[in-house]
Amino acid sequence: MAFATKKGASAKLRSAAFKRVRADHSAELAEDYVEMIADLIDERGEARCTDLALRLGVANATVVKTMRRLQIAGLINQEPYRAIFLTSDGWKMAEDGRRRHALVEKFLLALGVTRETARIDSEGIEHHVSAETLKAMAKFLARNGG
Amino acid sequence: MAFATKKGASAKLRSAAFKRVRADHSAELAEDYVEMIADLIDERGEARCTDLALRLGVANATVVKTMRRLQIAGLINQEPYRAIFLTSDGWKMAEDGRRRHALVEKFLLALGVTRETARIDSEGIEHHVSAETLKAMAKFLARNGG
DNA sequence: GTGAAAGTTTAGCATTTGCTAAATTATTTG
DNA sequence: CAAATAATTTAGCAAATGCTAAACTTTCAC
Repeated sequence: MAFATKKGASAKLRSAAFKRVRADHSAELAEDYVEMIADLIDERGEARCTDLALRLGVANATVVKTMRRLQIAGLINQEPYRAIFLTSDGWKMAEDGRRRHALVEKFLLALGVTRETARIDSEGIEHHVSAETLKAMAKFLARNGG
Repeated sequence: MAFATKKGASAKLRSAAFKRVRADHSAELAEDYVEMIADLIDERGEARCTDLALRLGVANATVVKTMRRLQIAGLINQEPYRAIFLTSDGWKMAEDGRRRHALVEKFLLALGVTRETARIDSEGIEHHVSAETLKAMAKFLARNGG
C-alpha cells in the first residue's frame, strides 16, 4: 500500500470530524434532558419524570434510566420518588444550551425560514454548532435585525 | 392534574422535534458511511473496509457490522472478502448527502467562519437541516457570492 | 506456488438509548 | 384513614454502535 503516511495523515484529519460528531451524540442527549428540566422548573416550579417523558416523547422508564446517568454525571440531584433538581453544573449546561438554542433559532428565522422549521431544525442543529460558527451567526443577526 | 389537555397537546408538538432528532441519528450514520463509500469509489475506484475504518475513525469490525446493516437496508452490495459497491439507492443517498453537505459547508464559509470550522461543523449540521432551511441557505449564497 | 503480510470476518463483550409490564410508593378523594 | 389514582421504579428485553482478540481469506513478493 503506497502513500501510507500521506493517506494516514489526511484520514486522521478527516476522521476527527466524525469522532467529534459521535462524541457529541451522548452529550447532546444529556443537554436536551437538562435543558428541558430547567424549562420545567422555571415554568412550573419542579420537574417530574412524567412531564419530561411527555415532552421528550419517550417512555417513563427511559427518563428514569437517563436520570441515573445524569446523576452519576453530576448534572442533577434526585431522591427516590421525588422531583428532579439541577446541580450547578446542570444549570450551567442548561443555560449554555438555551443560549445556543435561542441564537440558532433566531438565526434561522432571520435567514427566512418559517417559525416551525426554525424550531425543529434548531433542535437538531444546536448541538453541532461550534463557538466560532455561533459567533458568526450572532454577527449576522446584528447586521440583519435579530 | 389540571390543564391536562392543553399540556398534552403542546407537549406533543414539542416532542415531535426530539423524535425527529432521534430518528435522524440512525439515518445519519448510514449516510456518513454511504457518502464515504462513494468518495472512496470516486477517488480510488473501490471502497474497502479498512479505508472506511481509517477515515471514519472506527475499528474494522465496526465497519463490517455496519456493512451488514447497510446491505440489509439495500444501500450497498458486498460479497465476502470483496470491495463494497453502492446500490442505486445507495448512490442516491450519497449524492443527496454530498449536495447537502457541500451546500452547508459553502454556506458556513460565506457566513465567515474558517475553512476548518466549516468542514467540521458542516459534518454535524448537514443531517439536521430540512429542505426548507437548505433552500434558505442557497438563497443566501446566491445573494452573497457563493 | 508458497509463505508472509494485509485485509476481512466472527465471536464475544460493553454502553447507550429505547421499550413494556409488573411492583412499589405518593397523593388525593371520599 | 382507607381505597383509588397517579407517579415512580425495577426487571427484563431489543437494537445500534462501538471495541478487542482470534480465525480466516486474499494478495503480494520471492
